Amino acid sequence: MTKIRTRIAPSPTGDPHVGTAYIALFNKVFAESQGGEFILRIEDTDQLRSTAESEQAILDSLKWLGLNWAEGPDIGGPHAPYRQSDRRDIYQQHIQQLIDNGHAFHCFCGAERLDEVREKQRQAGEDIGYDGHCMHLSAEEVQAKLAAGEAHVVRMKIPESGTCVIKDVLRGDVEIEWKQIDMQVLMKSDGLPTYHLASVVDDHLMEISHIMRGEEWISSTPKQIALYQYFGWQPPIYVHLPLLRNADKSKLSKRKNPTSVTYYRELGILPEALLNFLGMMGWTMPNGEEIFNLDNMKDAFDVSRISLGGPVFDQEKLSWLNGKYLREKHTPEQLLQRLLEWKFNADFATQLMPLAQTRAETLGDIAPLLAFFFQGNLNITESSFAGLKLETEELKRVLQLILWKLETQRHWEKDNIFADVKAVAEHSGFKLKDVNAPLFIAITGSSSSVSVMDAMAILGPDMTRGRLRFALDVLGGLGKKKLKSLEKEFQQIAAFLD
RNA sequence: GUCCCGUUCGUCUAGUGGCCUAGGACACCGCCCUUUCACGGCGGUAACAGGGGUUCGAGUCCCCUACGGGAUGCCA
Repeated sequence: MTKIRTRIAPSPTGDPHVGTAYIALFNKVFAESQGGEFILRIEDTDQLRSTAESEQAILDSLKWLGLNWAEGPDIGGPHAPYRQSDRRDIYQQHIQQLIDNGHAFHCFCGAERLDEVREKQRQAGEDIGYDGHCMHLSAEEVQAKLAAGEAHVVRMKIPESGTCVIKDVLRGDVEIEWKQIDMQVLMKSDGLPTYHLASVVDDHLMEISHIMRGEEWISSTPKQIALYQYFGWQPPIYVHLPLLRNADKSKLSKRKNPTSVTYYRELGILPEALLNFLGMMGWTMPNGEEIFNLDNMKDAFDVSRISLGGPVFDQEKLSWLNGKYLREKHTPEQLLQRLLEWKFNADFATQLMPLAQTRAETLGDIAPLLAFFFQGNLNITESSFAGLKLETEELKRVLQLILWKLETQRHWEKDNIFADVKAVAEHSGFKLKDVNAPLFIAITGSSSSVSVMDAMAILGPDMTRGRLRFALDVLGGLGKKKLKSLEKEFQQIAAFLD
């Protein structure tokens, strides 16, 4: 039985990332086309990145796309089980086993010493990694330090010579010399396992046979292979997929592209179109058909048809594809149904009524006033921002700072959004009023509209950020250099903005 | 810096040594349809990163170079 499992790395703000959906799609299709199961786990041993809500948002977005998963056999679903105390014991036991067998060791080195070592290695042009300092401590020394309660981690040992061969289904044998591999920390000083240890243990217990993940993992695969060897377990078969890219070919990032599945939903992209589009990234149907669904893909799936060049996520083609679904896969009645399910419903409109009520003289005024809630990208140009108090450069600066600030906002409520905007205005030395004006245009498309704070709260984080990003683009964007210096500034003032 | 992965139209890709004068799709341009705009139909511009091999024959196999990406954490 083929059991394929995908691992999801939640982003700090909990965005359900399209890259995650992409990997999940291929895992599901690959596994189920062979009669196996697609198992989903969120690995977040760091515990800082995700919250229960952000994990749920990821699961919801995958469900929305129709990427349902099978429940894991004995580990209890996709939610990070390392938070359960009984799971922690399992990792502890495995770590202890490695220590007893001489495959891992206690390390008492502090951050300062490690930084120093790395800096020296960098300057000498050597391979960068842990120098094995604590590996040579005697058993007595280790016991003494442990008894004294010294802070410590557990690191894995790495073979001293030779080559690790990763058998990748798509790339053949990838050879990496062991001396390139660092002595990975397996247990942090807080007693929690790191991803590498936790995932290997979990995968083994869940009888995972294949791991299909992004190619950014290739270079750390030897660590995992070594762990499988140390435990005497059969390593899984690896499939490393290409990474989705921005237009400039860098790894798809929200700084350069809307990356959240939720954003595309808000935009009015149909789940089946988004799924179809993701399926076109690095893969084609053998008959060349571009319109296909999950079942078509499963029936025709052949893993070797995956192409390795990192595909650029092209929103234009996604829009075209979505239009094709709208036109060709729906009767007018069905289209109406989709619209009703999307935003043309009382639930959504109820939130809008208080905003429009004071500003409308006829019922006919209301729809135009609220149209921007239903729009994707606004019809704005650089001239839309003309006549404001702030000059273009200041405008861009302020909008960018607001965008960054809002990217860190985890509790998307009107009051918090207002506080963020106000904080940025104060630290930029502008009046709130002058900052508000361009915000109006960026979010609502007009200089006179309903309350922009309410609008942002209702539009939600993804659409709000998307519009701010779009406004920045419209204004010509910030240059690379300016962006960098502004980012520095943002980091410096970030603490004061709270 | 070091290691790893990759490279066919601007973008997504077909191509697994002869069927390639390199095919399709998006975008773009033109024409047709049409009271407008779209949709649709027809057509057009546009690519094998460069250099060496191997072979009767290379987009396809090998090597080098270039470029792009990724990794180099007590993140995942």
